[in-house]
Amino acid sequence: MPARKSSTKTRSERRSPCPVACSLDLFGDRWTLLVVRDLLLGRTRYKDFQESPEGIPTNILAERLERLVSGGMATRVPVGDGSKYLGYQLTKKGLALRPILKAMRDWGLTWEPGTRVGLHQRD
Amino acid sequence: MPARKSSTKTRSERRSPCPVACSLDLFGDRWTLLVVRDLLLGRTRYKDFQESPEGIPTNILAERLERLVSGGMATRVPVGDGSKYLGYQLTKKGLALRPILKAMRDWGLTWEPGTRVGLHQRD
DNA sequence: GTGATTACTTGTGATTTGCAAGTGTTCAAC
DNA sequence: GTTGAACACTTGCAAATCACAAGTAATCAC
Repeated sequence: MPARKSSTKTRSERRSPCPVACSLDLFGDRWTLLVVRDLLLGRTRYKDFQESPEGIPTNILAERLERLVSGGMATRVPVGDGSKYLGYQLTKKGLALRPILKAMRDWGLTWEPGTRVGLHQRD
Repeated sequence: MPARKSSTKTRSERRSPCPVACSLDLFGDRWTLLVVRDLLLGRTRYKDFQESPEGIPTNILAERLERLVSGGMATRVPVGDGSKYLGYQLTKKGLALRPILKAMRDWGLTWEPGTRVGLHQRD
């Protein structure tokens, strides 16, 4: 067994300069890209994300939204209708995730039988 | 607090018919797509994956390879040079993940400063 | 045949997840 | 302007998963 270099990984340190590895450090889990999917569909509010069919746990949702914000992919914005509540919106960096989501959607539709796009989705 | 429908999710049940959610159920974690990246780069053997700069733990690697195989994205194949050892190779379904990896690479290169492609990668 | 390499498995503590429940603020109706 | 519902979270905890180290059996190079 080869000796491993004395583990000094201090959380949020990059695993490698690889752009794929770096991307996965930001959104490599089972939930983050589902929130991004909802954001791309124009959903903005906490309850909207909760209502998605996958049923994301509320603590996970709160943490993922915070990570999207601190990662520069989303921002908190007024919801528009005179409410005091805030919603979330993708930044340019977040909107640039669209090709990834698109590729995943296409792959799923092609290779995983039984998958289908939602009724109100066109692109 | 609204009552949740009596949780009967029996592991490996699909969260929703959404192709994105389904994809994330298969490879939504921090390691699986890095193994796919290596496979796309032509690496086939266990030790090759271990030697990648991210330093995947061996138990994780073994489990992810098994998941790729059981998910139909990879197969075990003879390594070619008269050895008895077996390696791994992407199937058509696995090769079809290339656009996802490409999109993630492009996104990382554009939005995460400091990322760069490996020396021997061209595409 | 002997020692190194390969491809794993096992054990363990730490971290993360999923679920339920609770909290404080905002809104809508009267 | 009070009251009850809705909203956006936070907290607590058990279970699952992860990271790391170490071990093992088969294979290979000499």
